[in-house]
Amino acid sequence: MRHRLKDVAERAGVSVKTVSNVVNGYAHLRPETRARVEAAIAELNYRPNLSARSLRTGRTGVIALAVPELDIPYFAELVRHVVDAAAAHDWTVLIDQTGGSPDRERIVADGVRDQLIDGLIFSPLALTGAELAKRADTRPMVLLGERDDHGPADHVAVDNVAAAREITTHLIDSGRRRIAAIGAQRATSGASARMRLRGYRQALAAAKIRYEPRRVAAAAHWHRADGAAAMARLLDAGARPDAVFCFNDTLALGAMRALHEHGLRVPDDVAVAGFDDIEDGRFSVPTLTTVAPDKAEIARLAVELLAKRLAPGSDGAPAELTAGYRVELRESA
Amino acid sequence: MRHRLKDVAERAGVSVKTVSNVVNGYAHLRPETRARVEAAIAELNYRPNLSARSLRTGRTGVIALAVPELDIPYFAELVRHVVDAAAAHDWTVLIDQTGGSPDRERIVADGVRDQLIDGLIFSPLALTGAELAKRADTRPMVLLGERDDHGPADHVAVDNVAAAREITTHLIDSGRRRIAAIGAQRATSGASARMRLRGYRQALAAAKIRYEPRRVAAAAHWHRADGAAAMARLLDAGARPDAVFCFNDTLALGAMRALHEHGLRVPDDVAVAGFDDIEDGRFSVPTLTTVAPDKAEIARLAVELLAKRLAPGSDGAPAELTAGYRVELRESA
DNA sequence: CAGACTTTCTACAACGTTGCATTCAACGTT
DNA sequence: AACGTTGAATGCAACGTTGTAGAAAGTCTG
Repeated sequence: MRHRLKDVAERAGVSVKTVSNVVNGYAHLRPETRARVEAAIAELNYRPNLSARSLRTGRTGVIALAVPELDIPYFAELVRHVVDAAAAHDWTVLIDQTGGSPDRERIVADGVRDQLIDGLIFSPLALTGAELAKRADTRPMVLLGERDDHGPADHVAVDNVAAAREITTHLIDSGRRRIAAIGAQRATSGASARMRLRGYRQALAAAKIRYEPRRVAAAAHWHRADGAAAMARLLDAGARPDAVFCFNDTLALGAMRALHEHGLRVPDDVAVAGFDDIEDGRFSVPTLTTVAPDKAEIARLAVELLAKRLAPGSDGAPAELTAGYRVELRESA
Repeated sequence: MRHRLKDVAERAGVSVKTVSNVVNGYAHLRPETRARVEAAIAELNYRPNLSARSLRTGRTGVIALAVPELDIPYFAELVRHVVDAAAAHDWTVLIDQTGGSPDRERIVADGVRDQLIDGLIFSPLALTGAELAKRADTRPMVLLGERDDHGPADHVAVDNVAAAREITTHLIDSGRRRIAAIGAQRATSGASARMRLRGYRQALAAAKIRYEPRRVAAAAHWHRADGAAAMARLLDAGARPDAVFCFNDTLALGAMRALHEHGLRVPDDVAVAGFDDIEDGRFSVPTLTTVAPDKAEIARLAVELLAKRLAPGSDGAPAELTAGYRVELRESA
């Protein structure tokens, strides 16, 4: 049995509006009235009808988070942090998976659920800034992840070039010279790949090591299987690397698997470094040296940007915020 | 600029209700009227206000899925399948993380969001059937995962006892005799742990191998770290196992890590088997032998049960459905 | 050709909530 | 004593949708 404001009002002997005021924490209420209403609410186990409230206020209390895939550990971990950060604003998070497909991403940006959500946190893979700019939805959007174009919306990222440079430099400092890279992408959409590749090249250049394109392997997706396949290709092509920087951790785990199958030891024969600091890398054999983006900070910043846009009288240019990272040295490099 | 039925109606020169009828696919409409309305809808890019619709109909088109943790790969993969299965019913999925804590689980069962969702798919860790029975929410609920009590709600699970027995038997058949188990739980809530332990003991009994409690290690949580710690305890206590059945894959990955640190080879010195068939296990070194529950089937059955409950005139006793599984033999055992 | 039925469309009320305007009483100021 | 201010509570309308009832026009039945 579901109760309404009216039922509570009758039980407490006050008007409907007074109950509403109690529920919403209105200031000017006699303590005694408030107590009586609260008692009635408790007795009836009253809970506001969120549909009616949204209809009236235009707010739903729900934000959407759209990521490529939930079973990519990095995104699963990110989701967790966003849910936690949103809870601080009393928001519920609705999760969308785009699979990284342009069609699904366009649908998300155009707001399939624009009537259901107050705002969107979006980690696009395929869509470019230009496409995102002409989206039909009017709700605020915060973008996550690397973009080389300064987009039309608020944006949170880590400094990928610096992070990639730093971890590649670590490989160089530990004596490696034939350093491969796995995860390059040609698509216009592969901003993360481009920035991490740039950092890798900067590190090589700084150490006066010649950049060799044949040591760079592409990976259309960044799953374990792609990492394993790319590593196998590098080895079979005779690239003979003594280290490999993988553009994310799942690629790195796949690469380590392929190295193992080729009878090579990590890190003795080939050092391996990743990016993302997913949980798996802390327990793999060997444990994985990686860049650890501050996922909690990314989530917090994104949610706060959204809150700012939703606050009355918000406007101004899109914000570009940078979250921190650490290089985690473990066994693999 | 957001448009309403009224705007479309004015543009098409019909009543508001006629537009509503077009949107909802009402049968008795002149094709020409329908076309005119559809044109107006397209021109204005009209989209129904879901809050108003829910207020009117009592349905939101959103179902909730509550799992312990998203960054446990098994649940991340399950979420993906549930989202896919729900899409077939035009449902949006809202995801809740309980962390396995009784308080959070009670809140979920009692329906924090009961006004926002049509139904709930719930994978509880802590709550017992009795507690779930007296929940305050009135929306239909489908339970996932193992329970030894036949609960108060529809329920989907795989036959854990049989699966555990089968994979343990595989360890025995490959010549192992000192078979340890990792993941036991004393809490009344640990139904999965109890059923997997039962299957393990049945397999030992069938092979006339004595059950040795000192070869069974508890794990409060089923993370990699717990698996590593439990394995280390077994080894340090001199249990000298030649195989270990871990009650899930993350425990197994942690256990393999600990074996590695103790200088033991998998599977040569110790065979390792897991449960869940998470992606990581297909690329670990060595790859992980495991029980692969049919996650897609679990998700599909759960969503269909919910659909059945939401259909008009549904009633009857809770359903108990069983999803299939396979034993995946890989390198670790 | 009267009556019943069907097709197509419409008017109205309601779903439960909150913003706004208002009332009434108590209090403080001149 | 008259006036303005503040506190506490209320009444009404509106948010955008759909179910119900029904009107108007056309079609079928005997």
